Amino acid sequence: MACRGRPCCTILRRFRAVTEMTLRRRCDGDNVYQTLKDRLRDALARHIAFAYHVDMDVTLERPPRIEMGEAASPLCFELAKRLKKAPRILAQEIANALPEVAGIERIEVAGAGYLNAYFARGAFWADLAKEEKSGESNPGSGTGGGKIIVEHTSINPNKAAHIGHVRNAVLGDTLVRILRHAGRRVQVQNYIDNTGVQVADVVIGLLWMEKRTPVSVKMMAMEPHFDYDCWDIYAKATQFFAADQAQATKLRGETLRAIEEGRGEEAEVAEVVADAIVTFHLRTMARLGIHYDLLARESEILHLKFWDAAFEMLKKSGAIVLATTGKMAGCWIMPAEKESADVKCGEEATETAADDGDDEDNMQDKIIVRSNGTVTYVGKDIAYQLWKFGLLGKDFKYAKWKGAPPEETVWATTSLKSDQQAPNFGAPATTVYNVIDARQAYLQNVVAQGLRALGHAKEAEHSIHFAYEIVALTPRCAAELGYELTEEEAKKPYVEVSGRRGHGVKADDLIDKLEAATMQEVRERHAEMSEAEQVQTAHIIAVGALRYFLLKFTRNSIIAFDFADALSFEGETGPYCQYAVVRIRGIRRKGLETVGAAIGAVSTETASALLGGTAGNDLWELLLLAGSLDQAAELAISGQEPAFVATYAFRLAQAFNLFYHKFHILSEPDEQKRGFLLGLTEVVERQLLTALSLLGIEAPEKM
RNA sequence: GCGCCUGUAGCUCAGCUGGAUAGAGCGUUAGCCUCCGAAGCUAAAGGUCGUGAGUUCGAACCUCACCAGGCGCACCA
Repeated sequence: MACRGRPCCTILRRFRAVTEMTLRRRCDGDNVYQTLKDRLRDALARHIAFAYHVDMDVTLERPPRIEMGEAASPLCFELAKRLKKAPRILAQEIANALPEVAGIERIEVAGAGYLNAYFARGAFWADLAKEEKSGESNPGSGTGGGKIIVEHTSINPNKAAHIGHVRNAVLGDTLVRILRHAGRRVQVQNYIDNTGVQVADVVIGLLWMEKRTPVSVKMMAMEPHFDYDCWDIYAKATQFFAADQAQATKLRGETLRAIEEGRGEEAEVAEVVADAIVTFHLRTMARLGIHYDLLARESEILHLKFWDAAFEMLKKSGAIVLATTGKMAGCWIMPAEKESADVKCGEEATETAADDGDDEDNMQDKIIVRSNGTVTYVGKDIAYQLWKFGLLGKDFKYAKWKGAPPEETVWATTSLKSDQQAPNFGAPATTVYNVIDARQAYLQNVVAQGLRALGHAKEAEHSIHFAYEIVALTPRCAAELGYELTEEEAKKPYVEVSGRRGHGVKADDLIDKLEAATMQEVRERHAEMSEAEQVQTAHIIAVGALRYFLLKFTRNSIIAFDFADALSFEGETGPYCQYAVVRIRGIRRKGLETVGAAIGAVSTETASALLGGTAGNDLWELLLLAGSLDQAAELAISGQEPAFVATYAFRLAQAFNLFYHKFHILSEPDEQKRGFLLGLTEVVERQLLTALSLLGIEAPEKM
């Protein structure tokens, strides 16, 4: 009896975990494909442990062609190595001896030893169609697992949002939608750096360069293009500073300090600017269907002594030290993490050697508190991260944000008195996603290092830098916008936007342009629509085009933005996916008129017959894909890649279009078959709409 | 100098964490609207997966070296 020792216990424990996971998944939605895969994996693992006493991770994949089944495992190759038997023989043994798995029709051996599983197509149909009738969908506010915080957008409140900010917000918002779909409890936060250098620069631009009074700034802030005005002022201010660095340092220092301490005209103007710009940002993002639960403001981190608390913790633990010599003298710094820290054993051997020669200028150390006593962004972010995980022992006060978009409640932190109705934002999170661009990886590491130094290694691990690459411009696009490029820049595949030079595509300009382009198309195609309908339709298509465009790239791909691409509505685009839905709706409208289109109940037998064999492959592939939505969503979460859902939506739309051209649904003479085709169309519509909703994209009735 | 990322079709990108014949969109070429909407569909052409070694039953994917590009290493964020 080999099955007695410790390994076996491990195996059993693992099964229990796997089974529980499978059960949990089974309850939470329309994941037919996922469920079958889990069952198969479970059955194979059990069988192998039982028959061969081997504990193995069972990998499952999609075979290259549908004739080879719906799920396949190459596990026999691995098993063959361990048992020193031929893989094909093992595969045959397993295929013969594996107990029946619900929903799986048969298992065959293929190639050099693959195990190919064939799903019971009729049953798959019945499962998917049944869910449709019950109308059960995933609850938006799941209870599964602990609280998750997604922080995204977090734009400096000193100028209008640009295309790069939109990528951040769209990625974050999509992540939130996918997590919620999967039943996770998610809170959305938008960090407002209202006491930072960028706001200070605009304040200096207004007060010092333009000689404005606080009253005139207040008037200005009420103008509809204040965010655009600030865009220009910021560009001018940075140019001015570049010309006179000494003055810049002095002015910035003074202004920053005044803002932090909340005194004088500087603080007054900073508040006016930041509050107004945040409201502009909220409005811009609302156009794209992006909303927030909480605006976490940096001013409160200071005023409510969050930083002071964190500062004490950091000092006490020795995570930060006061530099007394070198050019960082007078600063509190976090020393660079020693690489050898993760070498667990035998470290003493290396310890004796003198580190290096140039330790006097502590290059790798990160300044947390400047010599003038002000705190850097990293310091404030450490305090903020500690609060997110409930480790600070303090909480914000909360009030409704006055500048929230219409019919929307947005909460914000405040130093004044707290609104009793405010949700419990201070409840500790178990996982935090910080959607921040890839260039800030170093700073995010320093923040994580701070958490670890305070003994919160687990939280540091669950604080995920959801990094993404920048949105740049193609040289052609930059030229179109009238930017002067150096010869070197013109040769590159893309040109980075620059707030300093005032270069960039403003979010609202882009949305306006997209809406104008879609409006023109809608007018041409649908003269019968009312103006309001046309506007609404154009808006939905424009948002679909933009969000899809930003989501189809994986996170670490640099997007070289070009109006030609973003304004394209053909091929792999949002409108393509929306068009598939519109076609389905067209069929339904027409069907109601002509056939009476009673979808009625399609028996499993009928479905099975239509889906079976080579003749049914086309229909089956569409159905299978429609049933794989949650598989795509789970993959997007585990792989931290919202693009997977975008790809899924496109592939489903594509598969539907193929089906649409092959089968004439309404003119199908066989009533049973017509009912089935209509039913299949309904399933596809539901799944496609859900997939698009995860991307924050709606589908219009007509387009 | 140190650290991170990237190199796949003419262009822009996928490639399910090591599996079966490497995919899509755009562009090009040739077709499809008396037929549920052509923002659509069909077909063709297009690849030494940066280079070289290694790991193994099996590599675009893992390891190492090199080549090319990008980003980061501020008392900015």
